[in-house]
Amino acid sequence: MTGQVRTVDGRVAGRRGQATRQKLLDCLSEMLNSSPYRDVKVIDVARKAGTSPATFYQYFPDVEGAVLEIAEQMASESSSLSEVLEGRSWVGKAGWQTAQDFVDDFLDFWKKNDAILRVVDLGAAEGDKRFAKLRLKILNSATTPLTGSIKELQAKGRVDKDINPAAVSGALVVMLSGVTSQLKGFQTWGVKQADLRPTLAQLVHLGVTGKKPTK
Amino acid sequence: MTGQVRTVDGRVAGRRGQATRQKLLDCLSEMLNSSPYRDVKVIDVARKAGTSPATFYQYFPDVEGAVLEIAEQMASESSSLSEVLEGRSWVGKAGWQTAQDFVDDFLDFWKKNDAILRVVDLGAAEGDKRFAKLRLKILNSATTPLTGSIKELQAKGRVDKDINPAAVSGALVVMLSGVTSQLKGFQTWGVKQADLRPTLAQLVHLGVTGKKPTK
DNA sequence: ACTTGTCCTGTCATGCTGTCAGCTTACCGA
DNA sequence: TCGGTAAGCTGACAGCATGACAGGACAAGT
Repeated sequence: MTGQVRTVDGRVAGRRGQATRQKLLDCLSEMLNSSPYRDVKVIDVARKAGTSPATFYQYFPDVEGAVLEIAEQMASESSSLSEVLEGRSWVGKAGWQTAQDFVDDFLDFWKKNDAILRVVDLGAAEGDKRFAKLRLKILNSATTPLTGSIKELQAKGRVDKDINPAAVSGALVVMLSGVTSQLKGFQTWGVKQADLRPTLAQLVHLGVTGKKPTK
Repeated sequence: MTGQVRTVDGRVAGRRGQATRQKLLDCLSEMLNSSPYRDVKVIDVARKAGTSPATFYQYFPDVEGAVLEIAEQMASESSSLSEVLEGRSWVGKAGWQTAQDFVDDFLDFWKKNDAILRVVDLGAAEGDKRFAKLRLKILNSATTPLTGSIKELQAKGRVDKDINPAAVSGALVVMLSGVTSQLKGFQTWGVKQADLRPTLAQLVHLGVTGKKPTK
């Protein structure tokens, strides 16, 4: 299904080839964690992987191409985000717990993949469709079930009909992702980590149900 | 106060020098709007400004340094954001209007300075303190008065004591900025621009007051 | 015209990019 | 066991960006 892994010049990658390819991706991943995206050079990645730039170009067209690859691997892991909300209630104390769990899962995922997501965000914001698509895929794992929850509540008459479920859940998810990538900023505002999660859960609950949670 | 504008090698820039310096900044600004940050090269900026790379390096240490300069100019314009909330009410219909105006102003500002803010965000997220400080300065124009509003409401007993005003306003502002830089994503979710603003205003109102607005 | 200090650019050493030809290595069938 | 074939890697190279410097052009005052 996945099609065979191929080199830039069309060869089929074997076991050894896939290993070096993966090593390059891992090294790139590390570099993104430690240095600014703008300063990540092919030659550094290659050196770190104990190989030569020419080898890098055998597997990827450029740095961007390799980043896309990493991001794709990550995107397939993001589906776990959608499971948290399955069959969960948004009413009463259970609702408050749902909001908290959702926020926790999302924040953990985002923090873990911090560096790549930063680059994906940038690419998407700059109008690159491949990055935008990928970003969407990731965010969808969160927004789709959220939107579903809101629609359900609307159907039961618990939420006003005039609100747009997709817009609300999109905004909430963007909020969570934004907060994660700028955690340090919040520290400067004197906001402690411990205060942040409940605050976000509160906002999510408010956004979804339109009501303050019962704690 | 601002100190004289100086070249990298310490000379004082005269009238002509400041003009070319500004021209370089303008051209860089344009380039950021049209091409990915990673691909912006000194040589292109210089060419576009009708000068040579050497001239660029006379005024700025590197591309990043020049971006910081642009961002600083923008940051001083951001103070206008704090004026919208002065003396505004968060109660009843007036409150709904306040939320809408706030969202409108913020979105307009963010959209206007889209490209630079993207880079500032990236720099801050990557841990560069200069960018983080700048970003804070800009966001503070929005969060400070928002936080103030929430504190006032708390003092009047209209908002629960156990919420953290700084955390809430920070999260809301991050939400607004995130939504703006990813507008295209929302279109893909089938959310129209016209739906987005009221949705965001609603969320801001909910976050600040804990109650649904009376429209 | 001369001096002074600002302003700009030609030039150069250095380093990264991206491509190619060609060498080495692993696998497989006879 | 022995080629044959395709995968895998790299040295070499041309092209371009970087960043530093020295020196020439220019404007303004004397």
